[in-house]
Amino acid sequence: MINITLPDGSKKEFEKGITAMDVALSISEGLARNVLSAKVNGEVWDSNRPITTDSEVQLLTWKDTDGKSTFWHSSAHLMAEALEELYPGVKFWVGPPVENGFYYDVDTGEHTISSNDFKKIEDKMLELARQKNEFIRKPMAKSEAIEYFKEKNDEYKLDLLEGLEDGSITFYTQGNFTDLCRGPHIPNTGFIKAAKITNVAGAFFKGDQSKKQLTRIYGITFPKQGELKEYLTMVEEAKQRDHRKLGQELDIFTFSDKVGKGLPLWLPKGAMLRERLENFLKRAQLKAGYLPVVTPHIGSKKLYETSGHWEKYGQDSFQPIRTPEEGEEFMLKPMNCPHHCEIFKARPRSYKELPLRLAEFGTVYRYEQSGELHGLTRVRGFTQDDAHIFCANNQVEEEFKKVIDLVLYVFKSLGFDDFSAQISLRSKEDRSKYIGNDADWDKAEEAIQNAASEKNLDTVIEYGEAAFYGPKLDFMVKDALGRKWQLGTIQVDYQLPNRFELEYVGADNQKHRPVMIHRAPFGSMERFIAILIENTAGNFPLWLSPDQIAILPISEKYEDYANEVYLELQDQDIRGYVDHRDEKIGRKIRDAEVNKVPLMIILGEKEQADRKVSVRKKGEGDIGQFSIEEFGEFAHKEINKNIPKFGG
RNA sequence: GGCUCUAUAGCUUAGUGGCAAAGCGCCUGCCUUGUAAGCAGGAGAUCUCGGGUUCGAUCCCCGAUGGAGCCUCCA
Repeated sequence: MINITLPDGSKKEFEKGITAMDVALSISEGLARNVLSAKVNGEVWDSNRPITTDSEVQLLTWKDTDGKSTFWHSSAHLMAEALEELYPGVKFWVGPPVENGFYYDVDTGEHTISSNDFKKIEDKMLELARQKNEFIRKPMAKSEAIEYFKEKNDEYKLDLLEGLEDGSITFYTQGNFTDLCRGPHIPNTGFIKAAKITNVAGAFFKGDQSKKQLTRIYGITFPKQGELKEYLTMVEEAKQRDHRKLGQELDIFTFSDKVGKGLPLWLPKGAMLRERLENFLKRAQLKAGYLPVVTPHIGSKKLYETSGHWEKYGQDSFQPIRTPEEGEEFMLKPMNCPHHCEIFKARPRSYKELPLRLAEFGTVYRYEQSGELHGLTRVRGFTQDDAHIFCANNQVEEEFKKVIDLVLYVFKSLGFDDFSAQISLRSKEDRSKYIGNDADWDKAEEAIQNAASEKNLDTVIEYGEAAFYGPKLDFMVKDALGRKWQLGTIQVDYQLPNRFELEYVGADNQKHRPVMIHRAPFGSMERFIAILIENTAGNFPLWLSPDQIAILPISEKYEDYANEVYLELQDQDIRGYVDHRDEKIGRKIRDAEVNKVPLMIILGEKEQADRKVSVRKKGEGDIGQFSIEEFGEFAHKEINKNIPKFGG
């Protein structure tokens, strides 16, 4: 007999060799019907795998992330089976579960899979699912496994086998499909009741651009039909928040083929929104001791040879601009830091000036690959809310923490509660893409981790994500479709001070080298505003809203009064417009609602007579009559509601 | 940059191997208005561009360009 401990702490005795499914059955049949897999001593297992020792067992269902993963991984196998039946000869690489569903990388040979094939694949999957084929696990000797795939002429699985140890290899079979797989899987294909192929994409074998491109087929499946419908509705709603759609509808930005791809044009409403955000940050930065600087959009190629940018990125960036004189070359600036280094160098610096914090909303240009451009989140010309802090070695951590405070202040003010902090370090394997010596890197990586932990940030560490000159602390936020984007970033840098030979005179009258901290709380205005649009679905907080009020006269008889109210409120720095159109009030309200104007003022006979305004809140409706003064106070209270003060 | 998909009026979309449609928006007129769409009329498109097939191409084929998704990349 063995002891099984359940998550609630209860213990039960079972016969040796029982399965998680048996455990489930001992609790209730209903539960057993929903068990997808089980966590046995921390490892996810098939629910029908025999348990032979005392174990902790957690039954996993659709509600558990690991249960979902099992479900989707099995669905990938089901899709593979369908593909093999429909397109004999296809070869498979890997088919993991992902956040929303699963994919399988396949080599389809001559046949190309397109969206026209989706229906066929889905139908075949469901047909196979209805057969309720069990997933059968079979341990396999490596030599045997190699033999099997040699026979199938499957170079991908053979490649995969190379990295696996003999003794740890298992095969899974369901119906007529057998795959090399470590599992686990759901009991049988019958659990899968709804299937949707979502898209196809090219994916390089092993992510290597020089290798063959496979077809990555994405899909999602559910244990109930209804859940698929719900999921599709959710995706549709997310699309409504897409900043590319809302940006156009709300007149925030546009693109033009003639101007060039990845080069956004900011429309008046968007430009004013940007300005407000800039002013908001400028105010906080002034308090935090930043000094503004301004530098040009281009810089001599020599500047970037010194900084290392030319060597690292020159080939892939916008090519140098040539002057009429021979031999003069300038680059569109890809970063502001080299310019700021030269400002530091403009005269001898004393330790008394440190930390020197130079800030600039600097527009930079980077030649991003065309396939990578995406609305405002990935563009070729963008403005960073950049600053560089030049400080002494012993000031790094303190300064770093102050920057974390500033970033958190910005995020909080704008309602970005759902972010993750990512520490980006060097790749462990490939160090060729970084400049500088190991000792400095270690120091910088340590400083970041210390600062982050002291600020109690919940961080994840990503190797290989560092900038070429130093490690970073990135603040990541998801867009409407669940994609992660880096917004705020803080980077410690020992390299550029070396390259630019930056120096300051210390208290000891000796020369010392400063350390640089690069930082941008927004990241870039473009990306930040894109995410802001998606987070708020275009319903900006009142202080940012392009139009705060819409003044809607009932008829043209009240035009004069409307204009009077408008001017009065404009005097009080409340922005908006009067809807002068010859339309019914219902229409004017509807248009203001659609344009997401937060406050509406309705003026007619009664209001004019009493010198009052009727106020309506977007999405809420009529909130009553105010005098003009009362409304001004009310509006200002609403405006200031969401902006906390920085630094107390 | 690669793979797959895609391109019709300012916007959203319909459509056909033989005069190109609708809704919204815009303009004009009528109506004179009370908390989410008043009525009528009108202007607006070499159907993204360049080739090819065809008697004839917006439609079929090839290429370019823009857009979408993903992969790679990302200072």
